[in-house]
Amino acid sequence: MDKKSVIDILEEIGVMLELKGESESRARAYYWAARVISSLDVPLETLIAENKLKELKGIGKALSAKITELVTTGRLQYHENLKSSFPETLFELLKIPGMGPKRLKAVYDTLGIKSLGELEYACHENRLISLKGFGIKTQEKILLGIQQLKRYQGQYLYDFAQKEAEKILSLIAQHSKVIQSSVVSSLRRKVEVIKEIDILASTNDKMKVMDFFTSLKDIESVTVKGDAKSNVTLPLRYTQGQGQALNTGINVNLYTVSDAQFPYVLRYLTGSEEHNIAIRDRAAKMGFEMNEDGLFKDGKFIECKDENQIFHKLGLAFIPPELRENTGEIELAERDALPKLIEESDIKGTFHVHTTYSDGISTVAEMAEAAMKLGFTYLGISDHSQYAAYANGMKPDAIQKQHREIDTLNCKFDNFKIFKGIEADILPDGSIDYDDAILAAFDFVIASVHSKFNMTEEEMTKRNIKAIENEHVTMLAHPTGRLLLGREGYPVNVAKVIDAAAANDVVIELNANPHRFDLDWRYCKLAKEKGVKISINTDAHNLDELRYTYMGVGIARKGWLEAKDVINTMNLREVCDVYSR
DNA sequence: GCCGTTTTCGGCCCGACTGTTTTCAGTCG
Repeated sequence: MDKKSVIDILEEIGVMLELKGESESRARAYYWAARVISSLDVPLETLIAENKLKELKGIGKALSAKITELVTTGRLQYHENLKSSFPETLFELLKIPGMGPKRLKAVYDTLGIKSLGELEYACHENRLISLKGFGIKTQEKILLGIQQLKRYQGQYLYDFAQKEAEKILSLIAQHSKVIQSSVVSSLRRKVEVIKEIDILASTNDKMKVMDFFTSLKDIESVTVKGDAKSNVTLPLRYTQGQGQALNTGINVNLYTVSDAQFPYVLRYLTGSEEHNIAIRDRAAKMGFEMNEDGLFKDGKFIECKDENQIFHKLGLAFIPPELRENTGEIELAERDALPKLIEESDIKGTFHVHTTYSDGISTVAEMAEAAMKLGFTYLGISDHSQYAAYANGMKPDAIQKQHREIDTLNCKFDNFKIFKGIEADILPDGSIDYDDAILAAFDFVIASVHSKFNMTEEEMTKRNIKAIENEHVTMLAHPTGRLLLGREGYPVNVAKVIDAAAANDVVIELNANPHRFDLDWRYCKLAKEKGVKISINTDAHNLDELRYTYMGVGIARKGWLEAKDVINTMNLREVCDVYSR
């Protein structure tokens, strides 16, 4: 059993113990154990094999036995027994912001509420306010939270959808009857939130391919099976965003066409709808007829062997899928003036990485090694600052220790450098955590908001601008604080923030964590026009998350960014010139 | 359930914010 599932189960046991009215400390022991495990960087299997689980602080005899049972057998009898005494739907209520174990117990025990639907109804009937500790505002907040969850229903984070799609596409592509295949629609356009996975394949034997697709091992159910289109649902997996309480597994559509049709349908299914309408209008004005089956003039089929030729026939340069949103790409393609979008191979390094000095689970050295493996020539470490106590923010002595460690490591490297950075909190009044002397010791300073999200747009904009105007600040991180499918961003005037960044020569981060993708791609073009540089930052808290850099490149492309707009494309010497102190 | 002793039982937990209270409970990052 994987680590994430172990963590989920331990936390669920904690909640169930609280619901049962067991001692809070006992429940807390399970929460704590979950935290300890989440911060491990050795596999649980190793610890178990070496009988070292009990050495972890907070894991004693009982928890050690339970975790061992979980990891080795994939289940835990104690957990299953507990779980069978509660309605299955009860736990989805915990996904509501502001709803924790205590309030869950109150609505379950007193009102007998066991699902989101029942809770929503009870809110409408004003039944929550009768509960001790509940009032009008809490009830309103819960109702709002339920509505938000419903809005997020049926949506999936890009990272998750992309991984699922890749697995299926690789199987389809290997099938002997498949000639060409591709992911299409929003996933191909690299939209940040995905509703369905659509895959297109060309073949001379549609039914054979559909038989194969609908009988794949890892699918939950088959909804539709035809020779041109089939739809299956994948099993629900537990690796998704926090706002997905109501979700089932994601749907996958497979479309099959003849090989001659492939480029036309590839273009058509890639969309977007707005882009397709504009393209079709253009085709019509040029005397073409354009539909899913192909491109026609006077009823005659115009042969194109790929998408490039289709665009060419319409007097356009090839438009990369990411740009097909009808936001000016067609006009520029007509003048062959589309931007030369940034490529994954342009990336030389990344910034905004956490380590064990704050809330990361890997050491500075491990992170650097992982970055080198990706071919990076530099890495900007930026742990949390002291104000972020929840994230173990660094006190001044920790900073000194980290800097000494980085200096020692840097001496050992040839063509690689670790830059000393900090993710410093922007305090509610817009000032930056730490005094000037401490801030001056870093190569770069990332400023970000992690507290007091409930300001007005005007206050929050002012707060961010004041931070940008601080002479020590190099870049602004996750400008809206949004968590996709989890939390709306705080209100802030992004255009004004971009103006301030331009005026103060401050870089804006494109946070490449798929939960964030913040700066939103819709603002990247504006930042570029204003001359603001973008940094693709992973916000990695472990080794694996460094790969988010490449997802960030996808979003940067969607935001029209070129290599010269992104500071991660600078080589080591250039970064040294700009940032090293 | 874990830990650590003044060693077999009592305390355990960071701090801000919100909403409910009228001094604090619950949630969250």
